[in-house]
Amino acid sequence: MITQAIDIASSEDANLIKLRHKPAADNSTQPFKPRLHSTADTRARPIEGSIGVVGTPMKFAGKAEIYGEGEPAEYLYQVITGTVRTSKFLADGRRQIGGFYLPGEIFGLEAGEEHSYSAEAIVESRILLIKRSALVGLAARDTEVAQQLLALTWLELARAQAHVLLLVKTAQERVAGFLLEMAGRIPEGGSIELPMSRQDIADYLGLTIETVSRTLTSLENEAVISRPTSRLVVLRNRSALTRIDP
Amino acid sequence: MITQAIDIASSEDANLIKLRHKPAADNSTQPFKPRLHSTADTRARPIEGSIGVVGTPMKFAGKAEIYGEGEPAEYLYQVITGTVRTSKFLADGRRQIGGFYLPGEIFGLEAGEEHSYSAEAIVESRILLIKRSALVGLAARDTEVAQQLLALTWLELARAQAHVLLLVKTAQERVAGFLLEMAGRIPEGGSIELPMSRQDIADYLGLTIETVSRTLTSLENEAVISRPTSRLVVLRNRSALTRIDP
DNA sequence: CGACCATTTGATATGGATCAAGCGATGTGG
DNA sequence: CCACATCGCTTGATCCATATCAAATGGTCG
Repeated sequence: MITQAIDIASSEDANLIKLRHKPAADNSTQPFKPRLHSTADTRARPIEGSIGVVGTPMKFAGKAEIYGEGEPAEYLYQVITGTVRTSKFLADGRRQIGGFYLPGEIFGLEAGEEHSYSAEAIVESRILLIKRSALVGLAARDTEVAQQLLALTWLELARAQAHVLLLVKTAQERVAGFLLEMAGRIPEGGSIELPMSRQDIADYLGLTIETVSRTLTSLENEAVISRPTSRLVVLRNRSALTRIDP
Repeated sequence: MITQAIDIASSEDANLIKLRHKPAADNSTQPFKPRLHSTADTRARPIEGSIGVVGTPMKFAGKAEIYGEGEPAEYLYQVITGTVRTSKFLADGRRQIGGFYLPGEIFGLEAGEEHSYSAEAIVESRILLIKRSALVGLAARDTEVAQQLLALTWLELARAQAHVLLLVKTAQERVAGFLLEMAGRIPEGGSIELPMSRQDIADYLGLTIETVSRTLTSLENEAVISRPTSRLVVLRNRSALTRIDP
């Protein structure tokens, strides 16, 4: 595990990150509010809000494995910079992407004692590691930690359920849903810089790269989006997207 | 909410049920072990293991709604007898089944303060209700309750992730996976009494009833299963099924 | 018995997969 | 600095798994 870390960064800004996780259907009632990325306020809190669990920041190269399927789940991870994908291979080689994790978001939560997905950095990423045992140990005594662990698991559950809903839709709807999902997590105006490849998107949506590509092209032709470059998507007509998504 | 309850049963055997939830990939390490149904030991514990939270047993007719999408999530539910499905309608009328819950299993766990799926009894069912507020209140003080709430949420997460994996497979694989999933939860030898309709199965698997039916027929032709009646499936060759599933 | 509903079976249509080729962008070696 | 291999993405042509439309069968209940 964690064999491909490039170097253990100095901990200068380990805590200078705020917690940001995918907003659930209704996050106004969560015990803590994910603060969305904004230009001001780069100061931020370590994982788990204000709990005094400090992690180790590590740097991973793009394509570097953070942990593998089947490995013991010893840590919880928070993306500081970069992007991470979790993935799983079926017996016949097909790959399923479980999710993408952007700066501020937390991954590595697992039901059991071992990871059922692997995690890889998509681009060079700085990741904060928190020992899981430290956390669950703490949770056994500190109910506030326990609450936050529960809240994180709920977010992950909401994410998985939303993923299920995506996968029963048509190709157009999946792609539109994906774009909206990403747009909601990168609240930079209407443009989305996609750090992942078409193959990653395809494996997340249960489609082929060709279908993803064609669908983006057709959305572009319908003036719903535009693509200055293949990795940069500009939302030209968000309501059309939500209309496609249902 | 709960407008269609037929009657509030007397609580004779409210506690005579053991906790049984879908085993996750590795449940041997869970804080508590779901005990599988066996002929002996019909005595059992109320929801949440041995925690002193007692619920109210209610009876629901088949097709009765237990709670609706968007309603406040005030309760947690444990199936005593019968079967429950959770479902959600997309804007255009398509229905997605979130999951099926068999005797002993718990549903109604939600990330937010309101249900994102509705729940209906598939057949006449007895359901144990536990006030959620009582539980989370308890969890704030009792770390053991908190642990078990967390464990339940993990199970639900594992369930949703398994569902995602099902949905990216072929029709044959989905149906095979569904049969294996049900077989693993009804440990009665090799035969599965399906309480749900083909439409329910189709909406769970993201297929049409015709495809489900045809797939079952072809499995029968290949001598992998047999169907004494349309709702009763006998597994004739489980390893062939696991080979299909990958 | 007849109406109704769930399921199966049949015929046809189609969305997305597959196979194949083209097209930049980026990098490499001569 | 250019020729050219490589890689990620797009576009085109064809195929196939599953959806759709339609009808037959079978079980259940009044």
